[in-house]
Amino acid sequence: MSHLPTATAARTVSPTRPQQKGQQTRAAILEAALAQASHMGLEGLSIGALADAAQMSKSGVFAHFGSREELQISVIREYHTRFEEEVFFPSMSEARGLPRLRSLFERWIHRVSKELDSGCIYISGAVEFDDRPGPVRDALADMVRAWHGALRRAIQIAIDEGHLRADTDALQMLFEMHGLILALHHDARFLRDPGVLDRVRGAFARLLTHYQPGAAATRRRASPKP
Amino acid sequence: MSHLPTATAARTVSPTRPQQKGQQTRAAILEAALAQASHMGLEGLSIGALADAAQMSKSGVFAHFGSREELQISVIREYHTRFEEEVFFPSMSEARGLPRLRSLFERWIHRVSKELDSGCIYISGAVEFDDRPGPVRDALADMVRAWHGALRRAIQIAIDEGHLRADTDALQMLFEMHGLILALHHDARFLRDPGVLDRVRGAFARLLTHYQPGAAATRRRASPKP
DNA sequence: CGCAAAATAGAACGATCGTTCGTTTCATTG
DNA sequence: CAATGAAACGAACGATCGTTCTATTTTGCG
Repeated sequence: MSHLPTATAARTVSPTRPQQKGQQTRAAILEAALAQASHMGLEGLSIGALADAAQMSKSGVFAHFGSREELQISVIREYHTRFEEEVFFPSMSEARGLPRLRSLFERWIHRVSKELDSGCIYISGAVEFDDRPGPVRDALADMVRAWHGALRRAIQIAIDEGHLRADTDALQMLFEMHGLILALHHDARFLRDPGVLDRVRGAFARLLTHYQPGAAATRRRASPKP
Repeated sequence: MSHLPTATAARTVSPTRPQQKGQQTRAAILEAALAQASHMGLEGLSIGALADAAQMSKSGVFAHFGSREELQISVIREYHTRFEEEVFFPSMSEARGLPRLRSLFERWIHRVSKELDSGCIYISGAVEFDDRPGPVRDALADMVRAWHGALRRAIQIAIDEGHLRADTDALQMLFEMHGLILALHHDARFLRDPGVLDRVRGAFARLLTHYQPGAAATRRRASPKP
């Protein structure tokens, strides 16, 4: 059972039974598909190219998924699982509140920027499918919303613990954190800017400073007397 | 002559001479191509689909560009021109410093978010070509860098005018502004979040507050005595 | 081992892709 | 009007795409 709401349900195979042959070649294909999708995007996934990478026939690869769309969705789910394992779960063992939030962000940074050779499917997929309705877009949006929901909850906990100002708008803070990650992804992968890691960490520190208790709230013009 | 460094050089046709037939159908094709690229991405540009949209033959369309790559680059240049006209030039008539910077950001917002039906090619292109070397990526990167350069200069002017703190790191501030735009694009176009305009404006206001003169600088731990 | 089921291969399909080529239509100018 | 060059067409190319179908091989189990 996963902690992110939309995480994949338990597989149909019993976990105790030794992995059947089909499942393990499916896993190998998925591994190659993940690499290919990271480089060329989900729309760049090609069954023919996958067959070459896995040293199989096209139809052999195809049979494991039934359609290209299902393959794309499987890749998204696989990415989601790994994202959970690398970013979400490890951070959950950190202390509630700010330590956990810091850990989530730092691991998020690592996921997005280490992938100078792979690329974040959440980000590239969002751009590819932003006006392409269908099951793939839906699956992707579910995963992204689940992740954002988890982040929002972590922020809320930090508020409740008194690590962030009580009047902090969690969705607003999430929006700004997300922006930093997107800018990191852009500058690191597209512009190949080497100084971007310092910049994103500096910006996050600034963000935390602003939302920390005791910091002055953003002044509102013509604020109504409470 | 354009104000953004990498803007297209003067066209080969004399501007006074009435537009030749070829040029004007080329413009019509480019119009359709811009729409198509905004929806499907630069990689989604298809000469066949373009021919249908322009009610021409494939080869007729093709002849105007010589290759698909040249078509993509032409689309990028056209988008750059329009971006200049809608965002950059109008803001240049605003007063130097903060007013101009505010105008740039607000028009940028408008460009990115009004396009609920079109989409920003700078952003989608950056994701599509972030590890696809070649002339298309180079052209795109040039345009993006030119725009970022213009923004950085606008920030620097605001610093020089005393509208922003003297110790403001222009590149850092640019990074954070860019992040806000990317988050706006993501949440508006992919997640279809209706509240995102308020959020991006609020975040920008917070950003300006932080960098305004008189605001406390971000505390540095173990700051060396000056 | 033997048998049934699962897994993979191989060939073929219709469609679409970018591109080439020869021809034809059109616009412009002498 | 006639001639010249540009512009658009239409057919065909080889390649690749996702998909379907039928064999063949491999696996797992009694």
